[in-house]
Amino acid sequence: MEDSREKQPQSAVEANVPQAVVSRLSLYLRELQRLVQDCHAMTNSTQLGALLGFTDAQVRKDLAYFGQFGYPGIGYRCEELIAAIKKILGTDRSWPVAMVGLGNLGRALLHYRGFSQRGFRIVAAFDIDVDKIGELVEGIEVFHRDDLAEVVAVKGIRLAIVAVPGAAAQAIADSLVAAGIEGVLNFAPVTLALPDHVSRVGVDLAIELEQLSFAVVNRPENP
Amino acid sequence: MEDSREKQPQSAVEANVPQAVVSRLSLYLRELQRLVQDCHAMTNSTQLGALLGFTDAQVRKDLAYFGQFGYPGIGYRCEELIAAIKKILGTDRSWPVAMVGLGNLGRALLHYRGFSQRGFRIVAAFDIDVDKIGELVEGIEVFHRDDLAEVVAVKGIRLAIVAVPGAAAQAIADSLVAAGIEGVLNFAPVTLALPDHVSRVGVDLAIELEQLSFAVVNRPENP
DNA sequence: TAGATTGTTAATCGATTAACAATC
DNA sequence: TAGATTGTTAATCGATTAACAATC
Repeated sequence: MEDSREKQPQSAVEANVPQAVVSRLSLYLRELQRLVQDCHAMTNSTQLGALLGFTDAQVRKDLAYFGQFGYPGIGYRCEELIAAIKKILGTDRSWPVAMVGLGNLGRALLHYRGFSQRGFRIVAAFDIDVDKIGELVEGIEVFHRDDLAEVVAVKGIRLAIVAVPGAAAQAIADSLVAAGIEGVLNFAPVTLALPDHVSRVGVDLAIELEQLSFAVVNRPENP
Repeated sequence: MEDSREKQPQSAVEANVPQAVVSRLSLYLRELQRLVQDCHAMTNSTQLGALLGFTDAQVRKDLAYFGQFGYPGIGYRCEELIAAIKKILGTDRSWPVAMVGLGNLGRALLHYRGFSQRGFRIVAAFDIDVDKIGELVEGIEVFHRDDLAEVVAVKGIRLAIVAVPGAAAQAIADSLVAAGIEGVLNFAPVTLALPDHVSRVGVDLAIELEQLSFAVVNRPENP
């Protein structure tokens, strides 16, 4: 499609896009990549929705926030839609990412293959344990937290993952903001205060389990 | 409060509670525990909301799904509200949990202190690597995946964490369902097909970073 | 052409916010 | 009592679904 109509300056968002739409976009991308792996060249809103438990209308409406990507009567070319969604999400490039905190979780995430496969590469790790400084983990150099601003600047890092204990998280976040970081993925079980110009995503692993126990305890017909 | 009116059979949910409400409940709980740590005995909907960026009305409405927990003119007793929310979420008890997959992520989660602090203890780990079987990690015994059903039954496990590669996840999920598991927290980057009577929560770490890159790329006044 | 599926508008549904009587 | 804050209803807002003309 890639129409050249008066719509909007590509990849800037015209209206305010609901957060839920962006989450689903990531899910569409994941399923599309799966479809391609399974040698599907085409798909359509009904199929894509069914894979994720959404209606066809929802799929089309979500995509309509960003432009026209399909072919009436035909559906969507998987590769084309993948490219379009990657562009929307900003993962048509590779993002250098900082990892802060090298406890169990931080180290595990450093090894996580799923990041590089989807456009993120961790290019520097930070800790306060002097024993770890200078070390190479998975080929990634470990710096002292005091060198955060410098390394962030030199390596052009814009996103950071926070995997430090809750008590240390806000102080780290402040340092990251001071270093010019633009987005923080926070695994510490606290609500980080960040200025408006810094984006924030929080993942609290215990909360995810709580959602599960709630669902199990309060399952319909299961008091 | 603990009123004894005709409302509902405690801890079963009267109406359908939106998923978003349950997520916020977990956030309220986290902030309340923080408040108690900071020696606050009381709070109110305005304060609790402000800590998380919600309106006071939202806090009160969310709680109203489950009963009456506050004191008009006064606010909420932190400890009392904590107990009430724990009961709603089902974390007023301790849940034995199974960990499936002992790659980097699985091992890291095994060590994660945040789980036990919030009512979940991992009591068994499963892998297919025979080298790991019988091993004790953090005092947790490692079993072969073939023994899943038996161990789940013996230990009364109802929740499982899936931390295996995407390609193996659905097969594991099927085994878990067959073993009688009631809820699955899935870290594999795939959409698991589960029967309706099994609850599912998915965390895709790469997707969380995608949400962040979207926010950074499409930030208002930042094309 | 007939059949299929998109993009989009209108209708529906659900969730958030505002307002306020009841309560302490 | 006056002031504060709840629980709850009504009003608003936003998101999802249905429907259909346009398109291939």
